[in-house]
Amino acid sequence: MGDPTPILTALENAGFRLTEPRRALAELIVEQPGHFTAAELVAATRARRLGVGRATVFRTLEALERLKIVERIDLPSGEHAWVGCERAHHHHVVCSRCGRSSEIRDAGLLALVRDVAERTGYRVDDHRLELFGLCPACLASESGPVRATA
Amino acid sequence: MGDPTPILTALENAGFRLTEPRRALAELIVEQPGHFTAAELVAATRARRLGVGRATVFRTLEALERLKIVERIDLPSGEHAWVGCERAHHHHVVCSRCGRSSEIRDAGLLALVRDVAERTGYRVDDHRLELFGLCPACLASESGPVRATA
DNA sequence: CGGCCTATTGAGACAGAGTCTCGATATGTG
DNA sequence: CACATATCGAGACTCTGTCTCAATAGGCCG
Repeated sequence: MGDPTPILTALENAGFRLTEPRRALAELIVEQPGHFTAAELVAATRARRLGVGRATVFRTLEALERLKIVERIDLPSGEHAWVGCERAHHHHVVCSRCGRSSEIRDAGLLALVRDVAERTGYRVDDHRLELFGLCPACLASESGPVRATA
Repeated sequence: MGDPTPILTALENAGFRLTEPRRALAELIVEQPGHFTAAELVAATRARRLGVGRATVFRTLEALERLKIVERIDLPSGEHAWVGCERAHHHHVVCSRCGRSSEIRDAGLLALVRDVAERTGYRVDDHRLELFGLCPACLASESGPVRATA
């Protein structure tokens, strides 16, 4: 489905060693269609009998987050999840049903941030924007039975 | 500093009983200058020797969230925190230093959401926006020693 | 005012996330 | 090939949040 090579290259360039557990995790991550939790990754390594410890999964995710290969998002449920992503600053729309996510560019958000800064007097250093809803596919398969989510 | 009465009234109107623990928590909450974590609330009840159990704190926060008296936000650190808020839909700018927060109205966010929906084909049902930075006060007290945060 | 029904409580067990330590091991370099 | 060390796995540990259950207190009704 995906190619783990870019992840491994990025790790190597950043001075990390290319170890067996990291290769395994890179492959699992590119296979994820949407967002995934740390627990899911751990379960995946167990299912394939790769001997990857829980701590290693967390450590690797942390490294990948620092390299901006993966981004942590907060689901409405309160869970923490991760999505693979490109290296630019951006945000995600996450499908509440299938978990798939799409990146979105800063469509006007920058202006909004500036506006808020002006009106409140805050110096805004960081922001977090996440959108939730239904992706086109899930939307289509739902066409008949309409169900309001928000 | 704040008046807990509106909270209590809202609880009562929603059919909740006005119990001693709830009164105590309402007071503590209106005293919070900015966001606060569940753990901090628990610590506060202990500090004042109010006999409020941990479970009760969580249960009360949950009830208040449903009544939109309080809103849960996700700090960049990954912690969950809460802020008291008015009843309209809105977002917050949170000061990374003192924790104070200001509400912001949906300045252009709605348009942004619509734009994203159009471009990605998603039906966007829910969103979450949080801004982090320094409030005017902390900004002023920092004027000398400049420190980049992001 | 007193009693009753039941929502609510506190204590503590429990489940899960994430961190940390430590001795063992694998990696890339020289 | 050998070495210095980054990384590993196991498991202890901490912290958050949930749940159960017997005890209690709130508020309504007579």
